[in-house]
Amino acid sequence: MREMGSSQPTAVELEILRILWELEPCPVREIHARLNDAKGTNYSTTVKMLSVMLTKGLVKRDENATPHVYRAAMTRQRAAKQFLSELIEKVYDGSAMSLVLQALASGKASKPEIEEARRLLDEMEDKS
Amino acid sequence: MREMGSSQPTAVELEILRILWELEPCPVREIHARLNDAKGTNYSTTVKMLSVMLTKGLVKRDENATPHVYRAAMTRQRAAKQFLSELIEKVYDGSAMSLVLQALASGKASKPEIEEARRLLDEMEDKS
DNA sequence: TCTGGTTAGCGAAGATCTTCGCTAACCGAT
DNA sequence: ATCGGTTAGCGAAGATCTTCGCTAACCAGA
Repeated sequence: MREMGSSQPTAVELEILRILWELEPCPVREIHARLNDAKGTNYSTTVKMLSVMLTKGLVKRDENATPHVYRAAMTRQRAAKQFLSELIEKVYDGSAMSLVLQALASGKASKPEIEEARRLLDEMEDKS
Repeated sequence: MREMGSSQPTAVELEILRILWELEPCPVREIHARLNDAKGTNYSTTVKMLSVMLTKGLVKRDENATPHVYRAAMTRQRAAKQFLSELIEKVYDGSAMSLVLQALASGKASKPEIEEARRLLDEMEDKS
């Protein structure tokens, strides 16, 4: 059994969400074009996945438009936050910072991004 | 079909890995005690999961010891890095820094951790 | 109106993940 | 040696996820 209203997107679902974050609002045809390019998905499969995701509340659709257009039900930021929380909880036992350190240590970040991070660190230090 | 040697741990598998990261080397009995506390898992299930994970290469075991003892095949850091890479790739389209910023913005980090992060930022800036 | 292409949906099959019943091997104590 | 508890493993059932065949509704152009 599955709890209501809190399902994490599965692999394919996430793939579709990514497409939506880029293209929404977006008809099935375009979503399918992408999926098909990526891995030869049948059109029926795309439609089905969207219907499943609609049931789960992962996407919304406007049925007034023809053809129907879909949108992600949550923003990329929100989804990322959920993933991150899960990652922190599940792997780092709740220590957000050890994750950050690892990400920083992984080494790819541009100068302006580093500046931005530094500014954030300052803010955090003030608050604590 | 599934590729060899690159399988991400599933939910239960991750739960077991976490136990191992804390307790390894560790016999089934202890792993099971934890799982059972957490969600009433049958002993057979624990054994089976370990055997599956052994097949997948997610854990190693020492059969000389009696009872056999298990270890995680990868460190917590390594696993975290994989998850992180996947997260960055799948949700942030490859921008590591936007994830870092979000983690920082989430707000919980101790003073020494912040110092550590600042030092890392300095290093990165030197390199780039 | 008929026809062909597009759009939408159902239900079932195929994968993968998770659980456990049942059996067997093992080992220390009687 | 035998018994009873612990340890190990197989195979199949139950969940969930993913795919697609088939059918129907819709709509624009002949």
